[in-house]
Amino acid sequence: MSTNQLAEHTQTKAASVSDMLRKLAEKNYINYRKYQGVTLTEAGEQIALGVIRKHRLWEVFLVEKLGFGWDEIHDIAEQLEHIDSKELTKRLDDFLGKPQFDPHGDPIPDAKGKMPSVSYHKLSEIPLNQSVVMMGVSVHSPAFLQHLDKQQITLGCGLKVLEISDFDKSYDLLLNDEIRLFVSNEVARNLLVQISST
Amino acid sequence: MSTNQLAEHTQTKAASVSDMLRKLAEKNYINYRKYQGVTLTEAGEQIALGVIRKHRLWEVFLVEKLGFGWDEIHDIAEQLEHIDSKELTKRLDDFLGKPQFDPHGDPIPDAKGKMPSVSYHKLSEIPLNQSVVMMGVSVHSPAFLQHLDKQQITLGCGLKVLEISDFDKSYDLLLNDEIRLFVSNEVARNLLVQISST
DNA sequence: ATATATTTTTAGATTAGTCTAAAATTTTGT
DNA sequence: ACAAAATTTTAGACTAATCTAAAAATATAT
Repeated sequence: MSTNQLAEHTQTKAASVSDMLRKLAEKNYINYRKYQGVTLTEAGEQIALGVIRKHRLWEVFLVEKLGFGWDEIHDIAEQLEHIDSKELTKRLDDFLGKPQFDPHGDPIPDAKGKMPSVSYHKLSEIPLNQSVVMMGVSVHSPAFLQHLDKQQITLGCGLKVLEISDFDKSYDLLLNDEIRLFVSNEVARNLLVQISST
Repeated sequence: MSTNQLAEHTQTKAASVSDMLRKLAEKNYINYRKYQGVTLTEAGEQIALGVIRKHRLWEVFLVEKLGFGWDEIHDIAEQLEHIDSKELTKRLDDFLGKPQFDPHGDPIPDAKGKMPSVSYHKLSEIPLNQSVVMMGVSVHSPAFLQHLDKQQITLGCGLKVLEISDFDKSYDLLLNDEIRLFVSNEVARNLLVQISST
């Protein structure tokens, strides 16, 4: 990820990002050579995975226990992910039944930072008439998630691509073996699915 | 509360507190006249009650849902109280069954900032042989709370003062109408109780 | 291949929160 | 009532995170 992209994501300016990268490199959280980009060190990656773990566990809590929609939880989880207590994270994990995936289908790293392995494919890369199960999304914007809600596309639903329009590359789908559904190419590219046996 | 006391509580120096008081007064959260002490304005009080509400709701969550002991929750709740989401607070309150009191017996303000009314007395001010119910504590240190755990003194238990020692003003108590218990004067002064009908 | 455009970094300024030391004010004790 | 002690505030310095503008480095296009 480039300095400018980092600035965009963190809502700051590139100058601030450069400065922070220098400080993070001093603390050995990143490998950084000026103008040459940046990667996490092992130490930095473990810290990042810890924060991701907390973020995703809290997302599960917000949806499963408090009844939030999957489109409402990101900003709240972004605050909760910074609560600092090993014991809290451990007990929250137990309370939620040690979930492996968050409400968007993203894998939750375990306490050691190990991710459950996943093999997701974009719906747009699945052959016609192949039955698949909806497993996740590659875009998390509320607008996209609400759009899926309206079409009744939820985690775990069954999907099959019946046809791709020559005109606009939109998708003609069969949902749960019953309902015909039309979605844009944009939607199909951001749905993550797994081949199902049936 | 004095400037020095505030400095002690916030782990800063008196100079920093003075400076911050000036800024808070500018924002109309406190009434402040130099050297003359400080009170909350109506606006400041509502903000404070909102934070207290969140702190105490999270304490209920930590004890009732995650199984923490009442001696372990303060520092974690002190972080959670700053999560900023009206909707989260509302849903957490519902999830917990709209509790009126936290695990230490402290009243939880409602969404409008109104406290449930309480009429607690120190155990040290209760006449001999008066049956009372343990309703709260006026000290929240882990050491005190763990001390109560060891003596099996918990919120809601029945207590009766049988005798106060002439020697050291320590208390001879009857717990739940069955168990004889001796506690120091210090403990008796920090136990909050309510007169019970029985 | 080199000039131009883009990206990234550096330099220097700004703000917010903190500190120490000194000054101002209030409280205490005789 | 006044001197001494304690508390509180102010002044000035420091740090960390940010910004804008300029400089340096890299990428792009003819």
